[in-house]
Amino acid sequence: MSDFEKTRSAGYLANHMARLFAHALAERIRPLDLAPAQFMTLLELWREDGLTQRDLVARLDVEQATMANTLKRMERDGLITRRAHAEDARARTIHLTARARALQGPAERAAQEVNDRAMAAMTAPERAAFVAAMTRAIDALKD
Amino acid sequence: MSDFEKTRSAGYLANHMARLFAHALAERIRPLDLAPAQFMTLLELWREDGLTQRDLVARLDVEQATMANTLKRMERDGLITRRAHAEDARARTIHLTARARALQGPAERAAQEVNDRAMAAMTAPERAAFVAAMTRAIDALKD
DNA sequence: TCCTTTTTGATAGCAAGCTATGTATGTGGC
DNA sequence: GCCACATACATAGCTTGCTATCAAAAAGGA
Repeated sequence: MSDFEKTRSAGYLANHMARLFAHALAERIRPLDLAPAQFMTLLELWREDGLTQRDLVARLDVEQATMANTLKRMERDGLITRRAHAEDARARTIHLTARARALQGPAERAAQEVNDRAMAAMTAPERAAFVAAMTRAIDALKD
Repeated sequence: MSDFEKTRSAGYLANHMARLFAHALAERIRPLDLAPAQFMTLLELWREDGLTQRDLVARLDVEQATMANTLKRMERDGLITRRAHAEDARARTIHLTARARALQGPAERAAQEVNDRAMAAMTAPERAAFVAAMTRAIDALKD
């Protein structure tokens, strides 16, 4: 009938690839008692501590409700604490615990391993083109 | 500290891109009362009706439990019916309803639109390279 | 034949994404 | 100053992914 072929559909491949990336990362950071979305959030907080939920939503491009739930789990797991915001009573600033700070090295190494493995068969220019293409697709799909 | 930069991390970009693809597709197929994982499953059943859950798990590379839940929702939504397997009493064959068959055209067009939009700024060779790179990453990450 | 192992599927429980909605606080116009 | 609107966050409920575990049936070996 139709010639829609999933193995040639960018969207299908993106979904499959993302699941494999997430699985590979999850496997490697599980010993650190870390989950992928928590790692993604930590990436921002390692860069700058004391952000608000709103800041994280903007930087990671997830919905506010998604971030609220991720932060709740991170607080439960002793990765972050929250303090009243100095100027805005609605907001709370988010701060890393010592445990979360200690995870930066091992977690970033794990992520780098996964990236390297995924692109092991590519040359440096191919890797650059791959990353550039994903960035362009992201821009094109972002409303 | 570290120079791990999310906008240059293949894994981070893959996750972000897949979320945008899924969101764009979900938006377009929502009028059809279809969700992305259901569409993915229908792609296989449009190609060949009467598959078992096991077949779908192999072809779509998701966990058996994930497929079991997706099929349960599809049955609930009137997209599939299940019949006793002729030779294996453990298995059931999965069959499309008339409604599911009628959705093939519009759903595949919606997916094609999303793919085209994502790659609108790419030349044909760039698109081919992008798809090839994702395929290679998938192969490299698949155990 | 019988017993062990493999296979097929269901279910429980969790993470992480989403939409929709509610609550409380901040802000700006009048 | 007040009221309407905007903003920050929480919560409910859904889909889709996962692991772990269980039951039932099939397959195969002794």
